[in-house]
Amino acid sequence: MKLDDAAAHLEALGNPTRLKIYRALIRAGGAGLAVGRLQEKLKIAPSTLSHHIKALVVVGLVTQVRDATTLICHANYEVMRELVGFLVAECCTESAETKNAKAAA
Amino acid sequence: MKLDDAAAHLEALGNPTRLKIYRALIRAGGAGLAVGRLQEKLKIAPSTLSHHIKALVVVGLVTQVRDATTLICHANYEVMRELVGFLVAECCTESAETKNAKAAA
DNA sequence: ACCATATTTCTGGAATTATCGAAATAACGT
DNA sequence: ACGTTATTTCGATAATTCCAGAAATATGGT
Repeated sequence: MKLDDAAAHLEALGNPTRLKIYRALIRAGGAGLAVGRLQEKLKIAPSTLSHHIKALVVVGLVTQVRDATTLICHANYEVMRELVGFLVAECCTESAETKNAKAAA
Repeated sequence: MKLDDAAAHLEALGNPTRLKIYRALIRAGGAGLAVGRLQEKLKIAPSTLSHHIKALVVVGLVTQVRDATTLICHANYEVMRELVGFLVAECCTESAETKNAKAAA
């Protein structure tokens, strides 16, 4: 994953409302959760919710499948795993530091 | 880590410039990197850089230590580890899903 | 075709963020 | 105290984000 993509994903998750949406979808598991269920659960205006969901869909963290009149949202585990992978590899553990120190030595 | 804190951390990292700053500090390792070195490396106006660094410091992702006239910035590994821990536990692996399913059963 | 439900798009305003140059501050050496 | 280097704060502007009400669209049932 490239840095700019990682930043886009982090920005999408970097809003309490969107992070709650995403967490709710994770907790919903494979069955996903309809937009309407999310709306009941999180108590935010439908238009606002729609915008936030869209922001998550655009970066690929969430996917949607239509079931008749309702849209089921699913968390995309793979994208999140890639993001965490980026953070761990480039921005988290001291392995980056160690590697750098070794390269300098 | 609470959700709002996690969101604040994610937002801080969710900007390409700030993510580059943070990554540079990780790569610098334990020695850290002076603000001036970051400025040379990233080629952004000192005032802009100062603002971005401050955003990272406020959420605890970066710490600063003064060395005479220069300020050395350090990445705070522990905070990043907490953030990744939150993501993995609550927002990443399907363990959250499984746990939820078990609780519901 | 019409109605009902679910969701999105449009619109607009308030608040926040990004950016930079210029001036101010901090800390040191002399 | 003065000058130098390093960094931040101030001030201003452009761009973006957040929020929600109203209208529009999508889908299915009758």
